[in-house]
Amino acid sequence: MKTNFIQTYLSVDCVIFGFDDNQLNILLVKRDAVDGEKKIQKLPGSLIYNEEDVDDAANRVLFELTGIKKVRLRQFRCFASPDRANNPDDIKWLNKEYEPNINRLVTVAYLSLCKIDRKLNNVSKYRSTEWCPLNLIPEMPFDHNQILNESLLEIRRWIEHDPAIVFDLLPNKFTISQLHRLYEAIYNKPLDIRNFHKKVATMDYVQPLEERQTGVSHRAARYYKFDKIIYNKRKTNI
Amino acid sequence: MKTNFIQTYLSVDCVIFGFDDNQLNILLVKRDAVDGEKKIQKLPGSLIYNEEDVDDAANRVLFELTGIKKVRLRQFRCFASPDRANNPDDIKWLNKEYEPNINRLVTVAYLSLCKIDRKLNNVSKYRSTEWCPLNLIPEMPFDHNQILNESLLEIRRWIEHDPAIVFDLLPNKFTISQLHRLYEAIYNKPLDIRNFHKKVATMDYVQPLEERQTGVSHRAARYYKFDKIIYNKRKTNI
DNA sequence: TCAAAAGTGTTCGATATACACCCATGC
DNA sequence: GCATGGGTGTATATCGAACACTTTTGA
Repeated sequence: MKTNFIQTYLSVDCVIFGFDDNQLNILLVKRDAVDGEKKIQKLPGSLIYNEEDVDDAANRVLFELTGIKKVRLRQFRCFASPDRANNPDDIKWLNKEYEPNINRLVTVAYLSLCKIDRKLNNVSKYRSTEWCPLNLIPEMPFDHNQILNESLLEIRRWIEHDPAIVFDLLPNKFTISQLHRLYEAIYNKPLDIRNFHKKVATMDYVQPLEERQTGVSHRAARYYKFDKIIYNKRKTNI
Repeated sequence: MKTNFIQTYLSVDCVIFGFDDNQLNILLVKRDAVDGEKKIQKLPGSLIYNEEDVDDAANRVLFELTGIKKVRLRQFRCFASPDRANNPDDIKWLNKEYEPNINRLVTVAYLSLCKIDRKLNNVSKYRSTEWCPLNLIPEMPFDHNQILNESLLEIRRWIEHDPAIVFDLLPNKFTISQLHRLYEAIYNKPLDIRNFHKKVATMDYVQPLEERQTGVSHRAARYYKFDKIIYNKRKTNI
């Protein structure tokens, strides 16, 4: 039964969200130029190693970029179209970056969240890593634009199952207003601020602090923090 | 940058649900015995071909089993642990069924639904295909038991996004009672029958027929049908 | 007439939505 | 004192949960 079953290279690609107090951003890397090709931004990712699970590979990519060992991430889809790596520029880049004659490349897409003010590692293999606002996402190689679009749907599903993840996008101390803008950005629609306050009040794991904003030219907002312990107690009760 | 990136074989494995009016069943196939090994049941699946997307491979497996060309299916996770195919029996089987020296096998798991009274194709490569009730699932090779467990969580998520899928598990004409038992099986808990009638009444795409059961030794139940057109109109309104 | 399943309404609590004004602060 | 964003309450509609009896049919 020798048939044309195929061995493929397998990669992970990570859609890493950040929030800059106004909008969602995605962490993009520049891939090296090949020949006359322009440098181009793409999702960070990597081929998987010999003895590596895909989850581990995604963690490795995240660690290289952020220095965080145990980051929250979520696999959301495998992209395996035979012609997803058919663009000549993409083939050239694959040959240079990895090995020649990669005939096929299947990728497993991951979603992750990161505080945007976190200092990023400068990973030598990339020319630059930078946050790109969602509305300014460029054309990207392979099917990275499609991967990104699917990740936007996935992040909402993820929140429903684990509301705590949004706090990965905020500083440790945050105002209700920041949380409000974050929800509006994720759901891409305005949310009534009074109802939002009520909603937060029902989240006993969002705890008010005594501390308030300083130096703002308006009434100072109270800071809140996410209380992991209370949250985990709740979760086991569900 | 020649490193130990790996080429792997890639397979799809399908968790196909059926409903026998009392409980959920899974379609399992027997894989051929190798040497002294006993015949063993597993999820149907296949390696992917050279120019084949994973979705197409899953569709192919489904088509081979059921003869249905366009079946509803949902990718739900990629399983890629380096030691998922480390069991000696599994290695022997892989060598015989496919090619020798498959060093690594990554699988993409799919969920699908099928009317249980559908006549199944007898696919030559399997000794038998049969429905197995959920509570009688045997030990399966690879990580198929884990894949099955995750599919049970996934089917509920799927329903929330697309309530129509449950009708793939029922005959074209069905009673509220059948639908009720199906929901109870999927959520694995009793659902109040009066509330359930109300719930169904709000689904305008579940249409009552004039026809009723015959030959039953109790009050005959009305038949209902799923109206795809009405359902699709609703969906675009969301 | 009995057994077995079909079918039917009301109440209550929780949750989501809509909506407008005063407060604190820096300039 | 004014511009800016922070913070608050009420009324209504909707949804889910609890709960028991009558109807129809074949045996």
